[in-house]
Amino acid sequence: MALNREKIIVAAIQLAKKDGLESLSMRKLASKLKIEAMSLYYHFKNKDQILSALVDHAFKLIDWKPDKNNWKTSARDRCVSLRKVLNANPWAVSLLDSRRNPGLETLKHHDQMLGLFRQNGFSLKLTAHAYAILDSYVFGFAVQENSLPVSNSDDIAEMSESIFSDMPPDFIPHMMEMTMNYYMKPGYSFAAEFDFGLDLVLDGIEKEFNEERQYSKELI
Amino acid sequence: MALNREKIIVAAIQLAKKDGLESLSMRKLASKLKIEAMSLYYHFKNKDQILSALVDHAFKLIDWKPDKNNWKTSARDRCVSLRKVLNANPWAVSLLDSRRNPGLETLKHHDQMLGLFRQNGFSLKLTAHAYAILDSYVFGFAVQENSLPVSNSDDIAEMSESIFSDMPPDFIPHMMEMTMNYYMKPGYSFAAEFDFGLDLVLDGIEKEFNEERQYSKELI
DNA sequence: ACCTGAACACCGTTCAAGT
DNA sequence: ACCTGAACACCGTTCAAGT
Repeated sequence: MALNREKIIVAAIQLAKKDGLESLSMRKLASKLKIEAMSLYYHFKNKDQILSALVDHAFKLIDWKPDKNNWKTSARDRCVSLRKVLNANPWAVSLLDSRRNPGLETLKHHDQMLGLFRQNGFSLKLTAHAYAILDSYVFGFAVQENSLPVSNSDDIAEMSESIFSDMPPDFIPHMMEMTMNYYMKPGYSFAAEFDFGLDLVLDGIEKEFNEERQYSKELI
Repeated sequence: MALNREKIIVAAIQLAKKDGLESLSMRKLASKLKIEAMSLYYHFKNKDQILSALVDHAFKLIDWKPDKNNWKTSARDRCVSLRKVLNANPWAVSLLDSRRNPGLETLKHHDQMLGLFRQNGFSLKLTAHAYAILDSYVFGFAVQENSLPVSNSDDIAEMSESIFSDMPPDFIPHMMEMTMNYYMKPGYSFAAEFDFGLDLVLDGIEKEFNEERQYSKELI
């Protein structure tokens, strides 16, 4: 029954999920926990520490264990899982670019990802490359998915109507073409773009990896 | 001398650059402009509209004109330029995932990017793919670069010291290895990772493009 | 050890009022 | 048309005080 850090974090996530991160205040959080706002300061130094704990908690939500036997499949699974978490918890995306001190879960997660590459024979250099590009892609995709006003083709029709209506004709011809003849076609979903890009990136990394191995064999 | 939207935006950007987006308030912005906060509401409906205008202004900062004759070089230039802007204006990164209604500059920019691919013979489908993956990569990279506590190898040494010190030994072996033997080596900079990933993505897109062309030739 | 009341210095925003 | 004073409902945070 007693208040503790875990309970505070869980309540904070619920609030962030329901009303968005920007409406998460110490007072509202306290009220949800049926305590006074000042009590939170006994458990956390300040709001920023709560937000950092939230980010670290988000990493716990990633359903993934590295599989040493196939770096490509395993890295792929991890990216799919990460995106799923970022998509279900948009607040995490907004928080990620403001956190400075990674928590234990965050560090552990990154370590496992690095380990996956290293244990499969990636050089330090290529590990850094692979790591940076994969995370850039996944985070960036999540940012874009987040900022999309809408998701299905019906919604796109509705919102493009509102954009195009007060626009000089031919101001954005290619956007109009794409919208009319592609995005608005039934069945289109931006989410599906994710796999295409992910595989493209993974194939690129694999190619680099093979070249690296080839090169080291030639040295023998 | 009179106040107008342009002057407000310029002042807001200066403040955001100096003290960060989170400390940009209507009152501080007004004070910088030597007016009262309430005057801002004559020119903008609310703070959110100012933030949206800021994002649109950021797109104006991108130094790029599409070059129809070489989509790959031109797309590359645009991504480099975009990253440069996002790097010099971290506030823009944080804003991007919260804006719903793109402004005219934003739309124009995206239109030019789409046009670049279309005019070089990309299908609608591949244009959508290329567009999504490139922007995901660039934005994601910017997010990561933003959240990096530090940039050069000296700073990394200092801050990894503080992380590793209160950590169970061997909790993050691969991070330690990467940090000691790679990130901390003199001359390392995360920024340099950008080019590697960008070229990997562009090469992947080129490969898809060539396959698409090959396929359409076979149909003849 | 854990919680709170009162208080401070901030916010964004409305609205009626000034020129 | 353009700006503002006063006011409202919010913030995060401190600190001394309660149990």
